[in-house]
Amino acid sequence: MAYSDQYIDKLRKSGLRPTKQRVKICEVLFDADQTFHFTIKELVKIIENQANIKVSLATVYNTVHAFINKGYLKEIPIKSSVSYYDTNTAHHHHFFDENDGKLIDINHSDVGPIDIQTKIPGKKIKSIEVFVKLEDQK
Amino acid sequence: MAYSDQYIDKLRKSGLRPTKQRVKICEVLFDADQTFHFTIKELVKIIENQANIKVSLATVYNTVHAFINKGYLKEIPIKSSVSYYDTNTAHHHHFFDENDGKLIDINHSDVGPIDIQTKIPGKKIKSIEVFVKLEDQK
DNA sequence: ATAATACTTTAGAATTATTATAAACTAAGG
DNA sequence: CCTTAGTTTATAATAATTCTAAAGTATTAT
Repeated sequence: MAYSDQYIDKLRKSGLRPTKQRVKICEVLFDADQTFHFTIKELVKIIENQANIKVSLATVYNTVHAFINKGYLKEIPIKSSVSYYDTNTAHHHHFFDENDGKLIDINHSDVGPIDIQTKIPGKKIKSIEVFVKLEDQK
Repeated sequence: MAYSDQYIDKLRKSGLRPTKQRVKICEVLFDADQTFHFTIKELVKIIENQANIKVSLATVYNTVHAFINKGYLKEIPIKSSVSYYDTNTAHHHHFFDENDGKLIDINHSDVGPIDIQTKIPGKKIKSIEVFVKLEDQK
């Protein structure tokens, strides 16, 4: 059980009470050896399959939002019908395969410097994200 | 009234019957001297304000989808709660001002070449879009 | 420990954007 | 005109997300 202590710490440090639901969701999201993308629906399914506790839909939404606020998750806007979330919060980019609707990370280091030759008065650039749409090679 | 003939042509050429609703929506979308971004809700409001005809919500949705299929509009995925559409169908990029939720076009020519140093086997790049998030300069 | 407090979870209702339905309408072609 | 196929429309249905308020649980002060 001790390995979940890291999540208890993480939660407590960010002012979130380490409830068993939240710790379980942390395990699902952050134990994976790879970062990944998911929808709420998918997350609920994963939790159902590997948890011995029941987590309500509202809690999953609440927790995902809380984690986004704390910077543990990022929302990825690709579709306008469902929200996609990303456990990779590092600055990075995405391939989007329109054929199967799949997202693939592109490391920040795999994209050359981006040169924006326009400015908006009074505003500065906060971040730059690149979306690369893919199609089948024929 | 003759100026709406261009839209009647446009519609007919793409296999869409030039109904008065569609022609009106064309006027709202394509008469503007600047391309612009909108949500369905906003479009409905514009139509209500400047049209002497009534267009049902369902028709607005249908028409916007038809226009997307024909390449007259593009969907811009920024938010996952509402769909944003763009009358600028040219290859271009966007600033997104998170403070006010406003989108601003960046011409394709104002962005230097983008160098993606990763490949996905069997796939080729269809398009590259850059999203630049802005924040207030202090 | 125990009690009081504040934060969480939860089921279900409410909301919102979008899509489906099927009846009434209308443009196009003979 | 008259028929046909495509459209519009009001309304119902769906789906994702948010809200609500009651019950539960972690934390803090006692």
